[in-house]
Amino acid sequence: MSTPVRTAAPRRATINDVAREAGTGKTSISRYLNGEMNVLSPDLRARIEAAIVRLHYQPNQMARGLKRGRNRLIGMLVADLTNPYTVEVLQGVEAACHALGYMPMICHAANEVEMERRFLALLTTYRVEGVIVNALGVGEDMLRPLGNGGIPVVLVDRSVSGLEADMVGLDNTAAAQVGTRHLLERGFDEICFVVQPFDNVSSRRQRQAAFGDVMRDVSGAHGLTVVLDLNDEASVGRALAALDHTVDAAAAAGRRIAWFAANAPVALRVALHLKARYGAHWQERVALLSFDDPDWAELAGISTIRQPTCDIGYRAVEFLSQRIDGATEAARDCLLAGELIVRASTGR
Amino acid sequence: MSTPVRTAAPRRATINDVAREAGTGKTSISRYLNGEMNVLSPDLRARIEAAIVRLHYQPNQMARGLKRGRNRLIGMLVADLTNPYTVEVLQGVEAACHALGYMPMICHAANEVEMERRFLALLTTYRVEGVIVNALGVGEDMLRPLGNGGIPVVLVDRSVSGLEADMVGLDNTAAAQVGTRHLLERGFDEICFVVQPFDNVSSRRQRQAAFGDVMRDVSGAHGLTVVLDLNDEASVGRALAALDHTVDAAAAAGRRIAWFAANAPVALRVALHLKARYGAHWQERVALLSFDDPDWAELAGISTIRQPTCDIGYRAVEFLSQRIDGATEAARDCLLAGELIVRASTGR
DNA sequence: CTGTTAGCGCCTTCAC
DNA sequence: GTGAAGGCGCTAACAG
Repeated sequence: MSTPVRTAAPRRATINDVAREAGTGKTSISRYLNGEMNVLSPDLRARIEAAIVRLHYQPNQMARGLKRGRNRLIGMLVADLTNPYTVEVLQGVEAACHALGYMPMICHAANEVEMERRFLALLTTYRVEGVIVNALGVGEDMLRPLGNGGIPVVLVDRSVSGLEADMVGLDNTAAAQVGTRHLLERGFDEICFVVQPFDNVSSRRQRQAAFGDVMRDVSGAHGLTVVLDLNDEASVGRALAALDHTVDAAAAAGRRIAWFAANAPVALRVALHLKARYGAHWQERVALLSFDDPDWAELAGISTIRQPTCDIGYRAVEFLSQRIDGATEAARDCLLAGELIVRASTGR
Repeated sequence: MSTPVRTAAPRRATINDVAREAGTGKTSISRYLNGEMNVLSPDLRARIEAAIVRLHYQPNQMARGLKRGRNRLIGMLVADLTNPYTVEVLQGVEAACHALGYMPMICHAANEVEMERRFLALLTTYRVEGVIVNALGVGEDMLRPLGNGGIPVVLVDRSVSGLEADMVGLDNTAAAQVGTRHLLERGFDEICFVVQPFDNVSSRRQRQAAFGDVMRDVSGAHGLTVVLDLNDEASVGRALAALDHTVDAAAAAGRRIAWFAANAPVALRVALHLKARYGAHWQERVALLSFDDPDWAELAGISTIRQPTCDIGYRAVEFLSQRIDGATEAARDCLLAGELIVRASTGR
């Protein structure tokens, strides 16, 4: 038993239809929709209710938004949905939106700066009430127009130089310290920090800096930072060659080396390389630790630093909501603590 | 050097402002916005251009949509963004939307049927022009209102009984046959098909049926289907116990058994269990093959059946677009071919 | 080529 | 308590 996709009358009922059906004016319908029940006689109220049901009426958010100047839409610009971190943050965002009555418009830029620009313009065009940004290439210049247009911005995971906006993310410095010290305690005095280009991404910068600081403070310890751009195969090749060299050198000295990946995509990339080069037992050559805690980390037995992703998303929406409601205090930074999860790769 | 998030005048320029600034009427502005350049004198056109830049004018999509009855918004309802399959389909959807000038509103129901219902209502409320659905619990009853309201629906990965709508997804039967035969060829005559509850999900049903059919046709082969509900730990426990039993029995007979996971989340769950039970070398006990091809499959060396996810998303939008443009032909099913990727788990 | 006039569906004074 | 009238920002006939 199947029925056609669309039937006769695609025209949806409007507030006028309901008013006529209920034998009243549209004002009362509007009042009903906005919950001003105390200003409606029980009788009228019942008639309206019935009319709405009979006509399958659903108010048009767009028209509503046009009139009152707010449409309950917020934009969520993310650089990479492929990164589990992003999806987890999203869950927090969605939960908070649900709780606060917002609808998130999720924009996935797929690591392309041009896309980010396009989406930001698009969001403005749809008059979202606020925007949460976890992007790659957006700078102060792209975000300022929003601010000037009265659209508040909350940054996730990374700040944007020159822009004073609320930010929520991991306490990168503390987390990188914990991770680095963990490796040192496990007896690794030679550690490679593997990170994507970090000049324009504050979180990567902070992680790298904290790693470097800890290593510098420990005598006999030797820290190396290797930059790897996942969007540039040539760069990846060079970085992996440099990394391979560290493995060989360590092996020659009869030691195992530790690599510290600045996020999950990097960890996956280097792990795949190690597996291709050394086979299934690559972990005997390299001890891998990674920021983020993707689901495959447990399967692969890789130690990680888990971020409070869900909280991050939730807090971002809360901040945004406050700004939308007119909060005018100075920009806030909300840094949440990470959690070191020790597995076989660096464990025992 | 940092500056405050919001400055004085949050009021955005409207078409009227631009008209005044350019010394003309709003009609001309509207024409300019809609690209009717051939109907504008070069002079007027230049003035408008200048005014728009000077005022940082950006047309309001909402108002525009309200007037012309279409807002270029399409809804994308997905059950689980945690599943890499979903994200990949999304990429196709986004690409197609970009190409066709639509903006997808992504709704993530996080495997909760109640959420799916809510989002569907919300999308209607925002008057999206069409909806792409890859959900769990939505049935004909939840989708029909959209159709009646003139909002076309395209299904992804699974059909909905009683609803005649375009559908695009994997050719499950062929893919399951290929996978099953691959295992048989590798010498496994005992295979467990592990799948989430499939009564209400057509794709799972088809995969299971094709598996069963192939196994039945081969004498000496023994196929078992184990149902595992990832949202119900008790169910998972029972399923894993049953699965463990197959491993033990096979081991007692000096054989290795094969498990065939109906999707990536299932594969991950059972792999984690195997690792916990048998240690890092669990693959010596069980040969795992899985639908979907998550990025960790390569790392873990697990054979998979990769779906043409990106195409699926792209086609879904194309179908939807045609319906939005008024196509009225009978509902179409678009079944795309999968690709078997042999790795160590079942390889050589 | 250009401007004037109605609304799209809804909310919001302001009277009754 | 209730309704009529005006307008949010924009488009789409009509006239000129």
